[in-house]
Amino acid sequence: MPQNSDESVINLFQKSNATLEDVAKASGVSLATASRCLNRPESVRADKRQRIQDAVEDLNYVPHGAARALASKRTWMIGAVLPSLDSSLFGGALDPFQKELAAAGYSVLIASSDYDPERERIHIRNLLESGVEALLLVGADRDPAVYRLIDAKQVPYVLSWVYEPNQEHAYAGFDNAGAATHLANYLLMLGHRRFGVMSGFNEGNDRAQLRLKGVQTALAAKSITLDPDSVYERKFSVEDGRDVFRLMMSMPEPPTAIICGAAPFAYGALFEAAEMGVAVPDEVSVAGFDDLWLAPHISPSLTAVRTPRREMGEHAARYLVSKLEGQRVAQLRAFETKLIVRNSTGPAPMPKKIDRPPTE
Amino acid sequence: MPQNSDESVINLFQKSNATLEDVAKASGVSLATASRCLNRPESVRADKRQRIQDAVEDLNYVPHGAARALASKRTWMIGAVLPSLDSSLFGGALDPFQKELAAAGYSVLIASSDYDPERERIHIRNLLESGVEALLLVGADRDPAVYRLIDAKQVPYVLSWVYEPNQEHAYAGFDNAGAATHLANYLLMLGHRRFGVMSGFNEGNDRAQLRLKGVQTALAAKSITLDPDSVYERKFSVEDGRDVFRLMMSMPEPPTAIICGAAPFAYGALFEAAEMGVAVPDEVSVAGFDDLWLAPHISPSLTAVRTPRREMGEHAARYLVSKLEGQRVAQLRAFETKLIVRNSTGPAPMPKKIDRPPTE
DNA sequence: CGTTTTTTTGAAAGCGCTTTCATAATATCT
DNA sequence: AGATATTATGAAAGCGCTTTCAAAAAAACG
Repeated sequence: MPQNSDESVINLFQKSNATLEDVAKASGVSLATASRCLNRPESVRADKRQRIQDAVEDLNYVPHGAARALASKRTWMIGAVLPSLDSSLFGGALDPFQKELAAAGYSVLIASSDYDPERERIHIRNLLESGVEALLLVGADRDPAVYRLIDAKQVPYVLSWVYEPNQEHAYAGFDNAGAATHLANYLLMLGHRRFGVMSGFNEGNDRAQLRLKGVQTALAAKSITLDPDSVYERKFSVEDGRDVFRLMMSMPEPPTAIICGAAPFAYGALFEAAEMGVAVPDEVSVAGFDDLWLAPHISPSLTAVRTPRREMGEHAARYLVSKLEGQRVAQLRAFETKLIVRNSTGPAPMPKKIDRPPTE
Repeated sequence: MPQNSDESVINLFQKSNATLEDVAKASGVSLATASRCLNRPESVRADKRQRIQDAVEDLNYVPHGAARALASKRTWMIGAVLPSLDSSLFGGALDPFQKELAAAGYSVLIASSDYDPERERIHIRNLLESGVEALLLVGADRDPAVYRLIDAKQVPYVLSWVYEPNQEHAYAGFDNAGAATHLANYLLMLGHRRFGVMSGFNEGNDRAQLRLKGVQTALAAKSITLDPDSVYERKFSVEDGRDVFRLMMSMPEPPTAIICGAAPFAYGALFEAAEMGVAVPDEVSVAGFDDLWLAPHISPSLTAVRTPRREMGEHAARYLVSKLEGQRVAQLRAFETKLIVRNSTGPAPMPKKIDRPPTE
């Protein structure tokens, strides 16, 4: 390895491999004092402080994170593993999460699990090895061994996107089932009795499970059972939303209301309806989850449950920070969802008597 | 700190503060051998390897990243600072970037700059302190001091979203100006002569600058100058797209074609057009950048330049990995953009003779 | 079998920083 | 001014790992 030891080389282009020891030497203090100067400047006398800071500048010194972490037992890193990075769905929580943490001096290590529990496990493990001091996860449903691993490392974590009133975990989420029930009740109130549900794949996705369950709860209260044939599990995509909408509408007795467990389904349904010439909401109502930016602009505008992405990200960050700083942490509550009623939902259509014998 | 030193405690709930030395002791080998066993298992004899691996399991051993990094001079971390994490725009590149890197054993530290150069600088510096081995950035236009800092640390980096044929930086991007020129030429070919442009804020955003320049180039070739009044700089949002569309259409001589420097503008324009009853493309054509998922579904479907987000993310990752592994790295080329023509653009409308004296 | 070559191993020296603990310097008080 | 209380400093001991280097063990050889 070629080593340029020409002392007169101009600073600007100097490799900055200076260590704190170099800084100490250059400013004529001990290593300990130099270290102190970086961490608690007020604890070192003004004249030396100046000399040290000058040396830092001169030598282009950049602290060595790993060394610092090893000695201080603080990495100032927090991990987040999300199902996907690609949509604005989780990004909407990640962005404030990161900002809040950055403000407190933490960096965030991310990974996307692609909705795959095994991949998530591996990422969590890697993050733990990297020394993250805390974790943000999505959902609660995972192999107990994963929680054991995290607990063994004594790493605080918060589960987003879900909420359960038990104290086993820290949640920064919302009540998926409740929100779904609320949405279904709204549709029931409009007179709907035949429902279709588009759900995400349930495996390893408790949010999807809970939403489905929430719908069933509401319907059960009216003694309506949800025919398994009218529940479709698909991966989240607009195309799947379109396909399923078409399938549903070609059933002998199509639903009068379609509940979409995620935004892409709802948009897909709306696009397909437009293309098929199905009137929304006159012939069929469509409602969804995740009130993304498009919802108010699309035509008809989409009735949807607003999920508190920003709140989850922010509060998760604050919770973890105060936990790490050893402050008393407020127990996290469920964040509120809100049903935003727009134009894609309306009263159930009158049964078409024309198609069938009037007596029946 | 209460310390449970009961040796008979069940493993499952044991804190895993075991160090490699503990593992070594438990399996009756030296620290060195234990270390080797983790890093190059084949270099240690099978029987000992088994004993060591068992001890790792038993003790719930998790390597200490910082210590490893300090000793080996490898952090296996790569940093990315993006203008925003919240949209699927940068997420669309980040996701494949992260996946590609994870496959090669790297973790990614992210930060969002919020389009603020100063904040970006700070994040870059923090990432460098954290010991990232490489960096992904967006755009090329930044204070030379930032590049000096990165170079001083000898950290390879790649600039995404832009491309310049010079060799000063590594690019994983595309030709913004060229794509804009292409788009403008297409509209010129359709007979358009009066243009409106919606641009992102140019400050610190070379992508926006280049796109604007690209449009101007195309128009200049036809001796059309772009009236400064018909260029609007806004932050990226659907609402701004709506506002600007309204402004443009209320000009005495509204443009017949509107070029949107980013997706939200175009959608905003389309929504507003629908609301105002302005026919697209009959009265005005609208074309945009960033062919996001919505483009084909919206009505009218959006003519847009597809930006190679996935390619950028993937190739940036591959480039950095091979650079770090010391392999010969292929010089990155510009990735292709593609103009996807849909229904939001059409021939320039005939001048309305009715409104004005026919002689003029 | 004794030798030479090859493969495995362990002792020990760091990696670059923080932090304790004792000492030196300075400030505060009779 | 001398005694005492504060504050600023430096020496040195790690933090948990990797990696060299030399020695030990095993394999291959004549």
